[in-house]
Amino acid sequence: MGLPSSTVENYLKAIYQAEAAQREERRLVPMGSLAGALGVAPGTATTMVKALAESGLVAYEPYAGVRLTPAGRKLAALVLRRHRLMELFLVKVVGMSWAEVHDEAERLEHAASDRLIDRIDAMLGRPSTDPHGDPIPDSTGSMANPEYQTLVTCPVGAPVVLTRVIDQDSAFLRFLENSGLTPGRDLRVESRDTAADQVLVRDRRDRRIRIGMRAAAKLQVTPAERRSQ
Amino acid sequence: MGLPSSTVENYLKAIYQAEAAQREERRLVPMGSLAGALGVAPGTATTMVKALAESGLVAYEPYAGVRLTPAGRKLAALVLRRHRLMELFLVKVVGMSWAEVHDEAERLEHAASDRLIDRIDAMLGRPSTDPHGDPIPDSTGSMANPEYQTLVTCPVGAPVVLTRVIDQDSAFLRFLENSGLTPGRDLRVESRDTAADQVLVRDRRDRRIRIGMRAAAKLQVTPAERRSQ
DNA sequence: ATCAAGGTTTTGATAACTCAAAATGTGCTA
DNA sequence: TAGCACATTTTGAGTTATCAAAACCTTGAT
Repeated sequence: MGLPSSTVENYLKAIYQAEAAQREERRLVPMGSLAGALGVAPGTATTMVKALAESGLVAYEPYAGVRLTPAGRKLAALVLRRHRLMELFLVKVVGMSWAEVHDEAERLEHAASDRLIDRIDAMLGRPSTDPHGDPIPDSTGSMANPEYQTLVTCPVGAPVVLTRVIDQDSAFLRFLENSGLTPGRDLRVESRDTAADQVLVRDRRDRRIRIGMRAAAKLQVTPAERRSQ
Repeated sequence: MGLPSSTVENYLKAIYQAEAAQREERRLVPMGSLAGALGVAPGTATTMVKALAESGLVAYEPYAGVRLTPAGRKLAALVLRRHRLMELFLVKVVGMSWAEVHDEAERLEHAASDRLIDRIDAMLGRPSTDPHGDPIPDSTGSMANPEYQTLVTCPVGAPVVLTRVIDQDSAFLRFLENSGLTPGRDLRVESRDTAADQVLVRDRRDRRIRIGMRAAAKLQVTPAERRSQ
């Protein structure tokens, strides 16, 4: 078995991210959601996953779903590493905007050599997170996965730092940028109203920012005193 | 017909370069040399070229060879543009060496968006040549193709500037780098000896550099007084 | 003009990836 | 526990790109 094709890399990455998304450990990723994430027909995902299982990259249980093996998880983490370093590079060095780098990195991650990626890593000072606050795995494929809170779960009134944005949709990212909700910002939740589906946030200069619960849940924060990283 | 696949891009690029290599105009590129350049079996090239002809990108004459149409030539030039800008970017911005960027660019050229390429172009100040001195086509696909001389054809004794290196082999490039034969250098041919297959070159500090005719023919120069660019 | 030696094209297969739609399994509901 | 709704798998087929080897042109030399 030679290098994994970019299709294989994409399947592994999607499974990795689906596993991470469903917070409950040791649950399998159903074929339907995998197919949905990759934009392929369900039968296609089944076929492909059976092939991945042959190569020992995933464990497949018919009618139940799929899970990464350690080998698959490592490969997936290295794809994520390439993706995230590339995104950060495009923002920091090339000057592209936060909102437009995702698709670009999506293609470049399969073409960049380890050598290039390592140089980029060095240029950026071996960063630990990408522009969205997503952690960057190291070159062995291991990644710090910090426990977190979101604008929905953090204590009302407590000063927090926005550390991570869990959504790559570029319209959403543009909205965040315009509202000043980018990683690194100091914030404070003033109030939450479940009925109205509203979270009222104040920024450093006490400006009001209102967002819905759905959006607020995508914004991870850490307490402001001991800032991580 | 959607976007050209990277296979199609590679065929067009190879045909373009084969046409450029055989200095005689209006001659067809034979299938054998195309297949050789691409590292595929002859039959594969035939099949693929027939498909390209269907799409109007090349003119194919059975048993004679293939030639780019204007549409194919434009596409090929845009691939070359992506390749050359990417190489220059990797050298100038990422700090990779002259000798190692070719393969990297070979893969990245198919993954980079027009948007990224244009940003790189702007960052680099809309350069006219890449690190090897190869001219960079503009975004419409047109390229200045200056007449040239080489270390084999230029007048003996006349001061010249090395402007272009017609070979991407990384061992050769490393040799040139070690000998100080990189684009931009001021040189002078002291003597040529066809029998001995030797060209004796002096650099600015009058150091002797000896190379074979074959290698000398790959080094293009312009007269030193009115330096192009 | 003929033939041999080339290169070129055809043929038949294969691999990777995909889809639509039919067949099948699973689990919830009544 | 029977059956239905839904997800999953299977089937049959298509696309793109490739190879090895057989069949085929073209051409230059006799």
